[in-house]
Amino acid sequence: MFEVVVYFCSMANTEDQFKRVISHAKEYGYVFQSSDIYDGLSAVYDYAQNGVELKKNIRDYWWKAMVQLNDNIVGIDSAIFMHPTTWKASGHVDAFNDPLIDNKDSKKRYRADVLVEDYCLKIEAKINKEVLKATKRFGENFNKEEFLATNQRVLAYQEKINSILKRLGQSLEKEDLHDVKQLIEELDISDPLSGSKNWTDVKQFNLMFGTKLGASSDSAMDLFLRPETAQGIFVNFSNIQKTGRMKIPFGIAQTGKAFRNEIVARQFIFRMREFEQMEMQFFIKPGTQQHWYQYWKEARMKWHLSLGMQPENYRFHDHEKLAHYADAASDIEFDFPFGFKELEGIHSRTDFDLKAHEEFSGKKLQFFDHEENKSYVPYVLETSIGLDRMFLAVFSKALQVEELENNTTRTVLKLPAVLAPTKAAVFPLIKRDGLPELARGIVDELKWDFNVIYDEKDAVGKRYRRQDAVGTPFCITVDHETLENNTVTIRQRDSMSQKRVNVKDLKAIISEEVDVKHWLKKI
RNA sequence: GCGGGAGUAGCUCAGUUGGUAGAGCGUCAGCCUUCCAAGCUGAAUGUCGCCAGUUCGAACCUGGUCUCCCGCUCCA
Repeated sequence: MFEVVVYFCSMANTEDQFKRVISHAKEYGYVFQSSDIYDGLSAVYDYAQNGVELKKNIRDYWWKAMVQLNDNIVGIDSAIFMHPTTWKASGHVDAFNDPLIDNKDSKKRYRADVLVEDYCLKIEAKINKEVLKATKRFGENFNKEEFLATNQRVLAYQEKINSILKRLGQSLEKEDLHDVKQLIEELDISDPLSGSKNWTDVKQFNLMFGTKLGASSDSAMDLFLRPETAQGIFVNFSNIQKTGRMKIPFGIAQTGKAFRNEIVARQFIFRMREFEQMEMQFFIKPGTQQHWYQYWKEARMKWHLSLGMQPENYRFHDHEKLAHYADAASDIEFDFPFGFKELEGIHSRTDFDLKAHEEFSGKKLQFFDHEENKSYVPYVLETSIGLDRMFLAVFSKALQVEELENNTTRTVLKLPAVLAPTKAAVFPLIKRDGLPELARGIVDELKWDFNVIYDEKDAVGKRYRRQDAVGTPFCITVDHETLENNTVTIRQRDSMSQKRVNVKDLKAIISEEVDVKHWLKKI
């Protein structure tokens, strides 16, 4: 019997670990680069035969936890194409448009509007300095309001800030990028790091993908591919609420593709231009957002922990700077091979989205509360997780190299059994004496309940290792004793331990380890 | 987008001063019949990322281009 003696993640070098993850993902049929035979397409990846199963299992695990187990959460599948006004209402048309400028000397890139705003902050600092000086001078008699309203120097500073921000706002509104550059030059703004004033022109980057609806170009309508799935939920809010007889608080969940034209898409499947989100918008009574914010933070963390990966792999990161719609926001970060990064976001979105859609559509998006006897626009608590990021989190943490007692190593993909693409492999110990037929019979029986495979090539030990590397939690071996008493050995991936069981018990034994029920019950 | 590094078999990589490619692992077939990869025999697999240029001749030199990794930047 072999036992695991030393257990290490081969984290000598995180970059090496990340490379190992990428090549393992390819070698074992999890993730390929898109259009590989044409040299690939930047930051686009395909999920292969095993990857598609893992991804599907993660999606199912989320869906069951969110929709099936919560009687007040329902699912939808909204279209990727949405009415263009959606994106005006959501703020994406404005906020997903960044004017960027590069410094030619330092090679750094900045948001042009942020550079100007930072410049204004510096002027504001001067005002504060004046206030401080005056406070010292006047002592207790100092009236700050009056000082701000009358001091000539302060007024001049404030006037300058106002005129700069006004001009910036107007130029951005008109998309007059030339004037933004002009402004930066006139203000003599230098690169905060290098001090250089050698700037490129300001370029506009739109993070939404544009496309056209309609076959003939003259009648076609400009559309965007959705940059988030959330808006598909908001625009369906009223229909779902009425037809589903939903009462607040209730949630709508959705998984689906979203598209962002990222300036830099990097780090394998962590940041892709086409990616899949799993989102849930929870509609609540205004004023209860703090409660639900805490509730969902905890609920979502428990979901992650239920998969059995170490708690130290996760942490919360509370946002200090909030997006335009939010009054509280936190990320669940995961320890990826390249460090802690956002895996899931929990945002208190207030009534920003529904109000905006009311305004732009002219339709009422409210809920009539019988207890309060009045209608209101619900507040929204959002949980949003990247499916591809979850895939990377699970996959990268599962990939381990173990040193065994006999001085050999084994590469094993310790995926949570509930997520593993293949649940069991069935082997005949040897390729004759009727053992292959028995093994195939077991496969034919188990395949109604699980993804199972058959393998008879090479020594049985080698077949075990092969399954370790793709993450199959169980190996079932048929031997000569099976002929006599219908028992087989079943071997566990992580412990490598075996026990002899009756063939008719296999289904129950595997179910116990792989069924979603047993995992989600741990929450 | 800028800067740095890289691209040779499915994976990891070697390839001498330029003379049209190899290894290990893996895969496949067979032998062996063995419960934890490495026993034997045999086999398949590459436009050396792509396109030009220099040269009698390019995996190697030059230019361009594509892709990947890292840093900067961004991240609803």
